Amino acid sequence: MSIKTVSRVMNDEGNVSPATRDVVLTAAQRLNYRPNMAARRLASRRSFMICLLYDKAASDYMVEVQFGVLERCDADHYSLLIRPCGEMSTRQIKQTLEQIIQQSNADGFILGPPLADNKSIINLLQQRGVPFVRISQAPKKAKQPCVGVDDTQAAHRLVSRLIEKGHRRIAMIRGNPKHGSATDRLNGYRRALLEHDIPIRDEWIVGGSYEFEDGVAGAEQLLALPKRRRPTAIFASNDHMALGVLQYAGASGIEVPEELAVCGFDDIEFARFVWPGLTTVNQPIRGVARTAADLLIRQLKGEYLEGVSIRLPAAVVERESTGPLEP
Amino acid sequence: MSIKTVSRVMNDEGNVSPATRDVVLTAAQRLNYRPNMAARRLASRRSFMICLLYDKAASDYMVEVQFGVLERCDADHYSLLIRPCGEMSTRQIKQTLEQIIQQSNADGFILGPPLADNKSIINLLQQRGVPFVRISQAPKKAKQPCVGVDDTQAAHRLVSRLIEKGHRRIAMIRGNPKHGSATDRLNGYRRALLEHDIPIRDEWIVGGSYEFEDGVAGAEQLLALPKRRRPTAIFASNDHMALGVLQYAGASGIEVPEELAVCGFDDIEFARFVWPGLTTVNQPIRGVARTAADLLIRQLKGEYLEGVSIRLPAAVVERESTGPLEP
DNA sequence: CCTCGTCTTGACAGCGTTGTCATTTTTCAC
DNA sequence: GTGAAAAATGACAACGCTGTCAAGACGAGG
Repeated sequence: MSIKTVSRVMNDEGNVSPATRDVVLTAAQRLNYRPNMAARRLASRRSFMICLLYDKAASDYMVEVQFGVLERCDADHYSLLIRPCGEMSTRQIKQTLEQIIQQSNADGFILGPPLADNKSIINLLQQRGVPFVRISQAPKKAKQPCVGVDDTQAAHRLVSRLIEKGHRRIAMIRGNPKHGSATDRLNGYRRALLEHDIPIRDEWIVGGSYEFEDGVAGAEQLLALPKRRRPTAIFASNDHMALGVLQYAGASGIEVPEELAVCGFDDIEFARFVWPGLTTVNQPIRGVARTAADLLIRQLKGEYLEGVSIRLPAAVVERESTGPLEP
Repeated sequence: MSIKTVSRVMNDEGNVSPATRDVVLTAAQRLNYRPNMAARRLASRRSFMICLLYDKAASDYMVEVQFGVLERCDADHYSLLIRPCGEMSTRQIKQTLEQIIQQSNADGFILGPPLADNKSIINLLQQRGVPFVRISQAPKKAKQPCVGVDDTQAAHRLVSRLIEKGHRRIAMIRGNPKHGSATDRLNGYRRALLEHDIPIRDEWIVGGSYEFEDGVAGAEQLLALPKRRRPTAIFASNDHMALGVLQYAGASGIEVPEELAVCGFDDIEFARFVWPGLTTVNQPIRGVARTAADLLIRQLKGEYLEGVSIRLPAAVVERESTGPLEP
């Protein structure tokens, strides 16, 4: 029994007779043998490591992404390297990337939002010939595989729901323009209003960057409008901002949902922990992440996936912040 | 210039003349040379990887831990492997551990709560001779290095503060008994009451396991007490449960803080996002994690750290849920 | 029974470092 | 200067696997 034959069995390489295969497998079992990763990496010039690169994005979100990616990695015995780049400039990130490619020798990358839309980083990886998959709402920004959620559709549904409930003065707090999702959600809002012949008013669209404080500020600005132009519903581009709106409302004695309906996006854990519970959009984050990992691993196995773009549907979750649950 | 000399320079091994060192360093710079990790791992029989093992603990908490550990890892070019064990039995965890030790060959482990208090896991690592550091409030459970926060002291301060504000009927919702922290926080509560000669009443101590829903249930139970025995303040063992209390209060029209003061523990992100803002205890999680990584890396470098136990202080953060901020 | 093609197995040379130990160079006291 | 100790450098064999290519086994067809 040569070493090479064992190697073939361990790697499912084929061209091994079933009998030999069995012998090797049982022997491996008995001896509790596990191939040494370091040697394997050195010899095969692959690292069996995937690097998850992300910003300082909301922690709940990233934990879910980590879970999803890990699930898929485990199935193929890949290890996961995490690399948050919260406080780095694009320049620094590129440097870090170079290091990871050369040193740790990651076989592939998964880019979380908003890095997934960063041209400069995409180019670097492309030049180096390292496979990667993007988690983003903006598949068009590059021809590499991309996985995301259909934010536009989800926002459209959410706002339509508000309209169904009788709201006509619906305001929106926009997300961080660096994230593709911010634009998508705005588009969904616009489309819903257009479809129902409700004019889109600039004063009902305020800026924000996905932070809690933006929600507070946005609510303050919107609710300061003269009574007849004051919105009866606010759609915040994410839950953090929606919670900001709720806090402002609570602090200024505005009743939610009686005087003001509020909804967010993301369905973070705390959306159901506040009172009133926050109506929002639940994204299948773990599924997105698992899919991203799947695409990457398939690429690493040689599949050709250029231009592949998968979008998973998101679901509106209605809670108390938009009124009684049975309309 | 022999390969070995370069190796010595790259590893700061000493016994290299400053001149040679400079030559090597500049050449490395010019050629953009980076040592190949796989080869290094194979030859040195070390992996330069640290594995962070944790439960499904609150995501904010773990993200902070990850950040802290990574900060320290980066400084010494260690890679971080993450391994959430949320849905695994102890048996499965042990199996996974074996695999990580043998296969990925992690040099050391950091155990997050509550795994850090799991005798069975500790024993396994000890037997295998793998260095590890525990992040836990219960240093006594093993002689391996341990880093944590002084929960008892923090809870004591928090409850004392309630007493100073005039509360006498202070209830507590306990945490998950699997976590050492639950006991510590209870002890802090007890001590504070004892010191102020306030009797400890069993009906004011209700069970819980750190979940939001436990807070809701606990509040319901406590607030159902006859008026004269009903608590005027509730100390929930963590913020999730405290938010549950807030929700129950909100839903049943009980004014916080006027009728009921509420406080939690952990200072999660949303503690300041709810209205009224939640009074709680801020733990230096990132610092704890950094320290844990530091102890581990020092151990890997050969330092002897048996029995070392470090506890960082936590700070009470007062917000609106316990009354006006200026007493 | 031989030949050819296919399937299976094995020999051997890397992969790019580190550890060990031998060798060379430098330092310093006398 | 000289000799001995200390410091600096280098040669070479691992480390445990994979890739390549050659050799052996086996079947089918003539």
